[in-house]
Order: sequence, then C-alpha cells, then structure tokens
Amino acid sequence: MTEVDFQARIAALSAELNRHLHAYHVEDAPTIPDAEYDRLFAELQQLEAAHPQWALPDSPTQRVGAAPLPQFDQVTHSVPMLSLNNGFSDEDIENFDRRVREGLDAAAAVEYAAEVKYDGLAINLRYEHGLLVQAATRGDGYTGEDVTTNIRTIRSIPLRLNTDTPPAVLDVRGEVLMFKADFEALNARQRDAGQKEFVNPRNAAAGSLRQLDSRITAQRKLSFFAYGVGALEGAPMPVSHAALLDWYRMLGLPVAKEAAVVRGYEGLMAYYARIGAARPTMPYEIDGVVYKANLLQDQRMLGFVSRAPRFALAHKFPAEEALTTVLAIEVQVGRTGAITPVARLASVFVGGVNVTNATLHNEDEVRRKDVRVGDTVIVRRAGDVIPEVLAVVLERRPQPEAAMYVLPRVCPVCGSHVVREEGEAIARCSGGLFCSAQRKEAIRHFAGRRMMDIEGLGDRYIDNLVEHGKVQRVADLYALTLDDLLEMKRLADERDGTTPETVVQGKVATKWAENLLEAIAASRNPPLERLLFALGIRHVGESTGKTLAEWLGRFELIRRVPSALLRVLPDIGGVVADSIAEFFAEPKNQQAIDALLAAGVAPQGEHAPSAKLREKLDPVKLMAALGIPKLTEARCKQLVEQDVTLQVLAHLPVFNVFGLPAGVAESLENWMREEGHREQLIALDHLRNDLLAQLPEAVAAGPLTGKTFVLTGTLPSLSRDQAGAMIEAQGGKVSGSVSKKTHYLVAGADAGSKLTKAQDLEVTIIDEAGLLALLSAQG
DNA sequence: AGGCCTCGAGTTCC
DNA sequence: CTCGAGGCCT
Repeated sequence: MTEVDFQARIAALSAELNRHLHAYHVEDAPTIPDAEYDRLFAELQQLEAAHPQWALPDSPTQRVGAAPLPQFDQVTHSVPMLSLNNGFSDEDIENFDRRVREGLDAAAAVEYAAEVKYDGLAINLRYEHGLLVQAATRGDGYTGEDVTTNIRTIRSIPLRLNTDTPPAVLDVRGEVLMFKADFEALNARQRDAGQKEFVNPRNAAAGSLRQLDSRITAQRKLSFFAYGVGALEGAPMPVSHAALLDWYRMLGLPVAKEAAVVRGYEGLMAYYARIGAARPTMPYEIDGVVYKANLLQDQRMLGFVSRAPRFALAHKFPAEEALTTVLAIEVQVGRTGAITPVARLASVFVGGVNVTNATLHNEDEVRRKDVRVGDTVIVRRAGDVIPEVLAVVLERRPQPEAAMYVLPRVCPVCGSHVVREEGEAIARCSGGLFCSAQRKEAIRHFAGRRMMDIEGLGDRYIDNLVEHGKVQRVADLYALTLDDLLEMKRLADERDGTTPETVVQGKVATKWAENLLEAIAASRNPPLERLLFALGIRHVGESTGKTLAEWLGRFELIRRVPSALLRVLPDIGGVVADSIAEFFAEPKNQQAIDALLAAGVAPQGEHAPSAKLREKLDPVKLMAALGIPKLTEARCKQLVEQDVTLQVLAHLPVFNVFGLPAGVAESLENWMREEGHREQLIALDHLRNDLLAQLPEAVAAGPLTGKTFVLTGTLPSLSRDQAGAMIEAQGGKVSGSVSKKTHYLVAGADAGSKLTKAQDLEVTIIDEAGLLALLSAQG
C-alpha cells in the first residue's frame, strides 16, 4: 500500500467505526457484531500507530483515554450555565403557566417543550467548525472545569458533527449520566475488585468524570443527552426548542426520546403524569421534568429573573422520604453564636445518600414539629440537598415518652447565657470570643478559601489548636512555631489514643507542620476586601468587603470612619454601617486587629479613597446619613441651603429655626442632647475635610459625564467590573437598577428583569459593542 | 408602604 | 441551596 492508500484506509475505518458507534450508542440499533467492531478498531489502531500523520481528530481511537492530568483547568463559559427555578405542587405549575401567559400577553394556551430532567451532571460541549474542542463542567455556572479528555471517552458523543456545513462555534448543553444497568454493573465490578461502591448513579457519573486519569473514565459507561444551547456562531439559532433538538439529532447528537411539545397547563400536567408513571421503568434516573416555552421568540420575550430563566421550570418529583429514629438532639454553636439544634439520626438511606444529621433550624421549629429523642420521624432531602425532618410519627412515640425538647439556657460549650432577642428566631450564645466554639468558627472563617485562604488549616487542626491553647485569636496563627504544631499534634494523639505519628513518622509530621506554617505565612498579604471579609464583622461578606475596599481604599481609614460616612456608600444602610462601626469601636476587636497588623498582616492593593467618594461627601447626604429620626434628606437640604453645615449644626444652641417643623426640630434637639453626638458631628466634619483634601480632583468632565448606565447579563468579553470601570473613567455613572433616570442599559447574554424594565421605561439599550463604540467614539 | 433583588448566614454530604 | 434581612426604587 502507498501512503495515500494508508491515508484513505484510516479515513474509511474512522468513518465506518464512528457510524457504528452512533448506531449503537445513539440510535440503539447495532449494525455489526461487537467482535467485528473490535477487529476494525484494532486495525485502525495499528494503522494509526504506524502512520500517525494520517490519524484524524475524530478517530474513535481518541476515546480510550490519555495519561493522567495534573489537574483540571478552569474554563469560563461564554454564555453562563444558569439554573432553573423549581416547582413542586400543582399550584407552582399553575403559577408558572400564568406568568408565562401574562409575560407573552397570550390569549391561547402556550406551546411548551417538555422533557425529562436527568439526574446527572450538566456539561457544555464546544464544537468549533464541527469538531469537539472542549468539554466543561457547569461549575458555579460561570466557570467550570475542563474535562475534555474524559468526555472524549463517552461513545455517544460525536467527536465530529454530522454535517458538511458546521457552525463556526456551537456550545451544546446537555447532561452526562450513567444508566442504571451500567451503574449496577460498575458496582459489581467494584465489589469484586474490593473497591468502594458508588452510592448512586449520579455520584458514579460524577466520580468517573472527575477522574484525572481518563483511562479510568473510558472504562466507565457514561451516557450523554443534549438539551440546550449556549453560544452559537455561524448558523441561525433554531426558532424553537423542538427545532433545536431536531437539529441536534441531525448532527448526530443524542437527544432523549421523551422530549415532547405540549400545550398549556393541562398539557404540562399530562406530561408530568405520563413521565411519572414511566419513571420506574426508565433506564436512567430522573428527578423531574422540565418545561420551556417552545418558541425562542417567547423565551426572549420572557427573559430572566436574576439567575434563572422565566421561560422555564423544573417540575420536580416529590422528594423521596424515609423513616428513621432520633438518637439525640444536640446543639451547634455558630460563628455568630447562633445556637442551632441538630437531630442525630439513625443512619438512613434517602435521596441517594446516607443521612445521619438533620438541622432543626431553631427552637420554634423543634417545638412546632415537637421532635423528641426516641421519636420516629419522616426525613427527606429538601431541595435535593439538605436533609430535613418533615414530621414525627406520633403513633410510634415510645412509652414512656421523652420530655418536650427545650433549648439549653446556657451555652453547652462555654456556659454563657443563651439570649434570644425580641422578635428573632435565633438564640445566641452571649459568650462572644470567650466561647471556644465561636472562637473556632471565627478562625475557621478567617482561614476560609474566600477570606485569607490558608490551605491546610482544617477543622480538626483548628479544634486542637484552640483546645490546647495554642491559638486564642486569629493573630496567634502568625506566631505559631514548628514546635507548637508538633506539640499540638502530640497532645491530640495522646488524647485520642491514636499512635503518636510524631514519634513513629517524625519526618512526615514535620513536613506537614512546615507546609502549614508556610501556608499561614503566605496568607499575610490578602487583598483588602478579603481581609475585611475575614474579620467576621456581622453583615460584612464578600460583596460588602469589596464595596468598602473600593470606596475607602485603606484599612486604616476603614477602621475609623464613623457610621454616618459608611452609610452613604452604595448598598450600605443603617444596620450594616452601625455593625461595621461598632465592630471597629470595640476595644477587644481593636486589640485583635492591632495584633494582626503587628504580626505582619498587611493587605495588598491599598489605594487612596475613590474619587467617586467626592459626591458622596455632599453635606446634605452626610447629614441625612446621621440617622436622626424625622430628619429626611429634604430637611437636610433645607438646612444646608441656609448655610447650616455639619460644623454649624454641631454648635447650634437652638433648633426651632430655619423653618423646620416643630416635630423635626424637637427630634434634632433630642439627638443633639445625647452625649457625644456634637463631638461626633465635629469629627465627621473634620474627616470630611481631610478626605476632600486628599481625594483626587473629580474625574475630568468626560464625554459620559452625567450619563447613568446600568449593566446586566453577561457581556461577551468584559466583566461587569471592567465595563463599569471604563464607564466611570469617562465620567459616567454606574447604577444598580434601572429607573427613569437611567440613560443606557448595557445588556449582555441572559439579561434579566432589568432588560424588561428598561424596555418598559424606554431606556436606550445597547450591547457590549455599543458600549465600546460609545466609549471610543468620544474617548 | 410595598415589591424586587441581592447579600449574608447557616447547613449537609461526599 | 434556602431562608431571612437589608437596601433601594416606585
């Protein structure tokens, strides 16, 4: 044979084998005996090995797996993979149908695409010019993991689309799952090999897909069904969901047989009943059905609400329920001291997992359900994840019965009083950082991934470090020595009665300790927003931390700004501002922070306060932010217009002047009479002047000055932060929600309610390209 | 005052 | 993931 012959033979074999694969795995109609397939496969493998230059990218030999990866790479989805809203009751479905009809102004019954909801893993397959180039997990919806080599091993996924005119880019959304039969077979193999069995098909599929060694994945029988689309370039978007599925079938992609088009509420319910009846005999597990407005045009019109489409709903089957007994009711103490009762249960298999604990939320909840030790209870996994005690089976309550549960009046950890604020559902331990449980939780929070990110400082170590007095405050982490850690481990081993590893495997233990110390040291320079989040200030999470860092720039400043100034920042109101100011005013916290700084913790990326702050330092806004009852912004404006600045206000002897109504004047007077308030005002005024002096001049009047923008959806190339920064750099303003005052709405993919609202208000809507044009045209 | 939306907090299992 | 609370707009 000549080289040309080899090339032709390889191509022919690839094509033929791919046809057989498709017939077998997608059409369920085998075309040749397995032995014959294996023979052709072996021939192809041989030829490719001898003539690798002719091997095709979609050769079936690509499916056997490759050497292990060191890790999975991160992939950013060009169109986010959002989640669906869930419906359980008939009423939920009725509401869904009604909202859709209202949204579409539809008189007649709406046409829906209905399909089963697989219990598997959502995956995005990217095809470029017809070739599978990348497969990624859903992840958090925006970023997932690159599992291409593993996905290639799934026989029913075409490596090349069956078309001569493939789109330049096609993101196929679908579900990877394991058939029940394949799951049973796998577990039988695992059992024979003495390996751990998987608890359910979903976990087996997830575990197989997360193998770094794709040769293992290749041995697991995974399946795939396509049901959605992300990015699509170079081909028109099908006009309906049903048309999309038809197109997929033509391209050789597996699509579930159960997909159907139905009409109106009755159609939905009939489909649900039909699938529910067929469910036990289906070859794979499903946890419900999915409804989507069939017409793409309808989907567009309905749009999105925050993170979920308004045009689709997952109609879930009732969660599986199981009976078990309550062994004990214990309480947990959270970071904020929250006392949460938890039921310890006799282990029971429900919803695909073994459940041994279930939260009882709070005292009222336990009372309402009247859960007692020894009771038989109905348990289910709420929202498919979190186990929940549904109800007590009273007939099975043992005699003599246990007493009704009462929440402990003192903290079981530290003995401090448990307090329940008026109107609050949650009881809290009053011990603060005196309570070791709260201390542990505070340290755990501090070390967390999204905060200081100290790798290797897990719960067990934190427990031991606190128990053995090595760490009292977070700052103590930075003073830990190798000896401290080794001693801690020795004590812990002694107490647990385990073999003291330090002695037996001194080297291993030392290495562990060195790594941990290194991780702690490496956490010394976090971005400012993360440090703020890590401190555990109530109401300050990731987002609020970011706001503070962005607007005020320096930790030293944030530490001393009064509540009134915090309150003028976006998304920070009275409650949050007070919480922050009180935290930093508390001497214990001050000491803890000073110790942290002394230990060398220094946030990186500090900067001067944002120039945007200038407008927030407006005397009217600041005065209104003081939180004086009845003193509205309008009243403040009135005062400032009569030259009553903060400074003047602080020294005013009387208040029933300036045309203020008697009630307002009285309220003002009462406030001023309280101790420290006049001083507060003066300090605030000084701080304001200080800040104004150091703030960069207001952004030079740019072309966008006076224009307000709102960003929504996902832009193709810019993050929202980047787009916002660009707008602000040219003098524009970015606001969080659409109003009449909005000049432009910048809408990306999957824009939600903001888009609808902008349309209602007839606000100019532009996309990323439009924004860039606007920016560059004038910049 | 009411409604919508986002953020924070708490929770479980593998 | 879900709940409740806080913030912001009409």
